[in-house]
Amino acid sequence: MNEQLRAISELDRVIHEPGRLMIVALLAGVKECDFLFLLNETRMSRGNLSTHLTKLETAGYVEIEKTYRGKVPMTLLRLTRPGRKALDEYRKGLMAAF
Amino acid sequence: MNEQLRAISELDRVIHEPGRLMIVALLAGVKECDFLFLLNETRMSRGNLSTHLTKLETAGYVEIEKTYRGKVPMTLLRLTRPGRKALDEYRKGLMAAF
DNA sequence: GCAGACTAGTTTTCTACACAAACTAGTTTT
DNA sequence: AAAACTAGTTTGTGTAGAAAACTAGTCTGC
Repeated sequence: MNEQLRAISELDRVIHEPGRLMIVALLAGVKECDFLFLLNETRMSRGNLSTHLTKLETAGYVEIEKTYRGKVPMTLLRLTRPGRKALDEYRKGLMAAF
Repeated sequence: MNEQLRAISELDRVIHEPGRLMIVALLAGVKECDFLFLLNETRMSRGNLSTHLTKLETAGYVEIEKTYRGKVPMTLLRLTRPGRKALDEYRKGLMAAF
């Protein structure tokens, strides 16, 4: 079996999902942002964004900090070091495949 | 919203699934092959390979020809022109994103 | 000062799909 | 002629993604 193909079948599914790939790619560029920023950039529904973020958190790829902007709740997101690494690996896998 | 991200959310899900991406990438390189060749190259289960192929056929991306090698059934697979195009578009979308 | 609208998300529900196990139709072997 | 093998397909099931419904709290108009 061909090496390029093996790379495809070994892609990280957590990152591979387009919704989450968008999130992770965005976070990789900004080092921190809030929920509403992601909501606006990705055009996902709130529920969707929330569950994808929870999944990324569970995977250890994203840190979720709940805080306030004045009296209004605000959720801050950051890519963790493992998250960064997972994205890099994913990129490498893709590039190897194509 | 950022253009690169839009490209990610618009990736063709039929192609995006790793199992099918492997199949399509392989078919793009050989122009015709049989079921067993794909089975061997991808290391998928037979059932899995079969359903992915049916899905690709339904999408119009792959042609399935059922024939015989002597008395033994043989299934030939080919990427269709739309299939080729879909793969190219998919590649473009990915490259735009990274 | 409280009723209703709004904000910022979370939880629940529903649908679809990937995967594997079981099955089928026919062939070869012993 | 039974058993084992080939080349797949169909069926069943658990998981996951998307949408809808819900929650907790804040702001605004009357």
